[in-house]
Parts: sequence; C-alpha cells; structure tokens
Amino acid sequence: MSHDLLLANIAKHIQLGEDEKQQFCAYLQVKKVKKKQHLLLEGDVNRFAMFVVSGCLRSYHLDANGFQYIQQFAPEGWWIGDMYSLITQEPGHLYIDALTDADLLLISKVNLEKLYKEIPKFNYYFRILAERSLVSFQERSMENLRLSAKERYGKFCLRYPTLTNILSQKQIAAYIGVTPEFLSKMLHA
Amino acid sequence: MSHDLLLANIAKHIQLGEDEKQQFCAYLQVKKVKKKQHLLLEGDVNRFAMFVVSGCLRSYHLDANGFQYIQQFAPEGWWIGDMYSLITQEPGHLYIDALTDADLLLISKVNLEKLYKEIPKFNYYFRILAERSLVSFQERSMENLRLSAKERYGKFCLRYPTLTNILSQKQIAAYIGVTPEFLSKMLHA
DNA sequence: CGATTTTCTTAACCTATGTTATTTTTTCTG
DNA sequence: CAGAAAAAATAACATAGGTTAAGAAAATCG
Repeated sequence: MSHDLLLANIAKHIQLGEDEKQQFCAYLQVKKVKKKQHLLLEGDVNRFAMFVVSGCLRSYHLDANGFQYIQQFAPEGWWIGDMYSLITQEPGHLYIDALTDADLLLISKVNLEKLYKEIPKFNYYFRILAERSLVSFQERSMENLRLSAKERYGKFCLRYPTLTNILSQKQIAAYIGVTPEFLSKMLHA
Repeated sequence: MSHDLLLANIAKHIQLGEDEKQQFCAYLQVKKVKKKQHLLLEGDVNRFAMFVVSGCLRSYHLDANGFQYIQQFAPEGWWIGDMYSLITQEPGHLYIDALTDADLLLISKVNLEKLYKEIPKFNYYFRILAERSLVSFQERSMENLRLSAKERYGKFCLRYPTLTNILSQKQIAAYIGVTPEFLSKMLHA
C-alpha cells in the first residue's frame, strides 16, 4: 500500500515495532492531487508536512515582478513543506504545487508534535532529515553565489538526475535563477 | 563559568536535571583561539561541533581563484561547524577560522553520538537547531538568486545586526558574494 | 483532430557586477 | 611611534546575464 515507501524510508534510520508503525500510520492522511493543483499559497500557514509517494511537487517564491524562484523539487520519496511556516505556524511565503498528478501522505503539525512525544525516536529521524536538508541548502546557497549559470545547471542535473529530462526549461531556469531566454541561449551556445 | 551561556541556550528548548547538565558538560572541551587562527581546513574531517562563548568565528569556501565565500558568521552564542563533514565524517570543503580572539566549547562527534543515546532529549534540541538553521539557509539560497547586491547587503545587516559595524567591508563582500571593489562603489553611490 | 496556450528560440540592445590598476586610508606589529 | 601590511576608494573598461519583442515549435484540451 501507499505507506510502504514512507515506512521503508523511515526504516533506513530508525527501527519501529509493528505497534509503532500502526500508531504512526494512524497519524497520516492520504491525498491525491492533480497537475498544477496548489497545496500551499503565500500567506497560508502550512499545517502539514508532505511526503511524495508518486509524482512531483515543487515549492517556490514569487517576486514582485511575477518571477518564480523554485526552492525545491520533491519527486517520489521526498518530503516537502514550508519549513518556516511549519515550525512557527505563522503565514509563510512559499507556494507549493504539483508538477504532475501526485499521491501524497500528509502528517499534520499537531500529529507530528504528538508523535515526537509518544515515539521519541522520531526526533532522531527528523533530526537526520533536517541535517541532510541543511547540508544541501548550505551548499546551494554558496553555489548560487560562486557558480556561473552554466555551473548551476550542472549542479541541478546532479541533484535531480531523474528530473533533468522531465522538467521544462522554464522550470529549470526558475530553479537555477536565470531567465528562460538566457537558459535557452546558454544551452545552444 | 564559561558553560553558562550554552546551558542557558539549551534551557530555552529542553529541561535538564543537574545530573544531566553534569553529564553533558563532561563531554565538552574548552578551547581558546587567537584572531586568524584556523580551526578547520579544506580536506579536514570536522570532528567537533563548536559553540562560541565569546568572540566571532566564520566558515568559508575558497574557490579556484582564491576568492572566499563566507557561509556563516558565528558570534557569541552560535554553533558552528562543517555540517557535511560532521555528519559524514568525511573530508569537508569548508575553512573555519576566528575573526577575533574567541572562547569556544567543543563537543566531539563521538561524544555527541553518546549524548543522543544517553540523553535522548538532545535529539530534540539539535533537531530544533537544525530546523532553524535550515530555514535560514533556505531563505539565503533564494535571496542569493533573486536579490540584488544592495538587497543582500540589507539582509546581511538584518541577520547579523551586531556584526554590521564590526566586520570589514571585505568580510561583508565575501558574505554577500560581490567583490570588495563593487561593495565600496555600492555603499558610496 | 484543430484551436489555443505554453514553451522555446533568436536577436538586438541594456545593466549590474566584475576586472585591473592606482592611490589613499586604516590597521597591525615590532 | 614608525614602517609595513591590509583595507578601502576610485575609475576605466569588460562581460554575464537581463529585457523586449517576435516568430516557431510543442504541449494541452475541448
């Protein structure tokens, strides 16, 4: 069933008894979304951490000129959310939407807090995830300063090998922080 | 004594008994460093997470042309380390050095792992720190793409209000990702 | 399948930021 | 305190990447 991918992911880091798995799964909601459907808008409070069972989501900022800046893609097996809003339960600045039809598992902030209390091992699991994600964003923030657009394109291909051929150039441009016109020029030069 | 600042920081997130405080402090080492002294070089394995009791540290990358890109400043009350190397215990790419004379508390990776086992509450504490740091680097990686140098300068001033007047323009330039020449021009325009 | 929308390409011109070099000012160190 | 070293200022010129606009190709949808 749809929880298997997530349980397998968790099992890489912590060992859960059958009862604990049950308890954890009871806190999850299944959600199906269609391509282009939004899960979060700027100004919303993000009440759910989302795990992608199939399909692909993305989170992005919108600037004053309507340009999108993609913070993260979340293909199958990835977690996504507006971490700022999830932590503080204040309105966030991110949009999250589906790039393809997708199946998700959601856990609410409320249930997450219960989980931390009832099965403290989950503090360990989510600490490891947060640490890895931190490393990845630390790297990206430096890359965005010191690498040229062409080099950032190379890093994108390394980071999301499964997406390189699937995503439109427009999406990739919005991730590496250049205009679609410039990316097109760059790829043909 | 020098552990008070760290214990106060921890107390904001988790409650420790006297015995637990003792046990935790027993895992710490005190270290004094002089201005310009390095604590980590590229290629080193980072074996200690470092807490700044007084003074200011920084972590940075060096590119092929000898340019420094500052990942983080760590004034009093901040943790610093090469998270990638600390997690994986593989050689990292960061340099860490002291911008001023500084007093530090170090906890080794080995002791940290013991701590997680013996006082699981520390999983919670470091999860919260990792999450907050993650939010901060998520924001910065987007800022580095979508903001102009002048706007990034503004964000730097917000993020490190105590450092704005202390740091040389060269350090600030290496944080916001411009040349010192350009920062100088920008500040006088 | 055809119509509409979206994406991609190309090209001419523009701007923020980089480069190199020189001088001035500030900070460090013996 | 003096001399050396580092940082900051200034300026002329260079370039990566942005802007605007238009047409071609591809994807979407009724």
